[in-house]
Amino acid sequence: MRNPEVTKETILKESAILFNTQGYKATSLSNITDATGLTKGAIYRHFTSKDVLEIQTLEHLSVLMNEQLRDRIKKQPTAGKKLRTIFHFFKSYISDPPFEGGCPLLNAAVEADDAHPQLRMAALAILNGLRASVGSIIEKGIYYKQLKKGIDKEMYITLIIASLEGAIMMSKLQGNDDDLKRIVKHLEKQIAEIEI
Amino acid sequence: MRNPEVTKETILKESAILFNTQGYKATSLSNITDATGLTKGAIYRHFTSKDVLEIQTLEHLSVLMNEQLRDRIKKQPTAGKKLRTIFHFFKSYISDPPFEGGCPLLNAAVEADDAHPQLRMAALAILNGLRASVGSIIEKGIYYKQLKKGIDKEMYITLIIASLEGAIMMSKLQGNDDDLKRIVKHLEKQIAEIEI
DNA sequence: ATCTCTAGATACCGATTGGTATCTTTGCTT
DNA sequence: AAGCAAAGATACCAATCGGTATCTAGAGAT
Repeated sequence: MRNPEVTKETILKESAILFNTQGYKATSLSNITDATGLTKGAIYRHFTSKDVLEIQTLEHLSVLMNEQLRDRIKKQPTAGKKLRTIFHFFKSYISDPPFEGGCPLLNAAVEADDAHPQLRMAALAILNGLRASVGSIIEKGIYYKQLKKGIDKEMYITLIIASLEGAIMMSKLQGNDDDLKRIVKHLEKQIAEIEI
Repeated sequence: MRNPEVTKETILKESAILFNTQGYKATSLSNITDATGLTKGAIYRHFTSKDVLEIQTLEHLSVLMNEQLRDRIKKQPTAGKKLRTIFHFFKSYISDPPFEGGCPLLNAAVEADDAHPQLRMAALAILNGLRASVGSIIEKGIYYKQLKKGIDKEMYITLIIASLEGAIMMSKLQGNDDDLKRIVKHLEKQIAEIEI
């Protein structure tokens, strides 16, 4: 019954749900003890402070996000299809959420200001990872002559991430995925224009 | 010296800064008493609860945002220029912030989930107001033959708001306005394509 | 000048916060 | 089967939370 690895995983999993839905600072340790059925003593054995738990939870969410995204992208043969897969992954945040509370990057980025520099750094790492993923797809797409060369790579990276994240915010607020659908449509049109 | 209206305005002004930078739930009443130099008794004379203060502060931010945006838009003669003014207003959130803490809509929308329904409704009202402003500019642009007719109005509304809000998130996290500049460039290109 | 009303200060409340010291129990090793 | 190290529970801590009852002082009306 007693398995420290399983316990730690349970804490991370439940904390991820709570932090991502309620916010990091707004979630108390008693929220986490309630959700896990554990006591504070158990949590503080695995994490030295709540701040550390917050950061490690965000990193845990980051790993999950990257795994899911990578798995789906790998299956697609061309740059265009890989990018479209990313669009629909973000659309699923509303229609069929991969984890509760919406996009961990957006949530952490907005909450983590200068007062929480470590959380902010963890969020920045997610953004840079996502940036690298999209950038790599575009580069390879150009190399394999699936995308036109000479395009503004950085611009497409920014456009894709910004519009999808913004649309998640709007769609969550509205309670439907109309805005996300429109953004995906626009992005697909943009990709179609640079596909060979 | 004693002026209840000025006091209330002071509370709203300081709360706006704190809520918009630190977050609503993460800001305590003692943060507000420290910032205003007032006591809790004074605050509770003007606002019945912290929740009410949060909502009224967001509405206060909404009014400020709308005023500033409206003033700038009014000065512009054509739909295209009005839209470009909106783009640069959002860009100023990073380069020359109209108020501390970034976009109140983005901040409130991300923090306000189902646990804070009233704050969420206030955020939704801001989004709908912004939507209406952009929509109105596009409609009038079509009417006065500054924009092509038959364009997908809702799509442009969504694209403009989503990509700007997403870019604010990215730029704040990165600590520069590179992403915002790219988005503004993309949006200006999109507008140029539908201008007559 | 004085009275009155209310803005705002003071002092308190119970509940909850993150955190820790200590104790008990469990699983592993031999 | 016994012993041990570590996992997790229990019980506590001071500080702070949102909120309130009461008191004081200042501004406007007469």
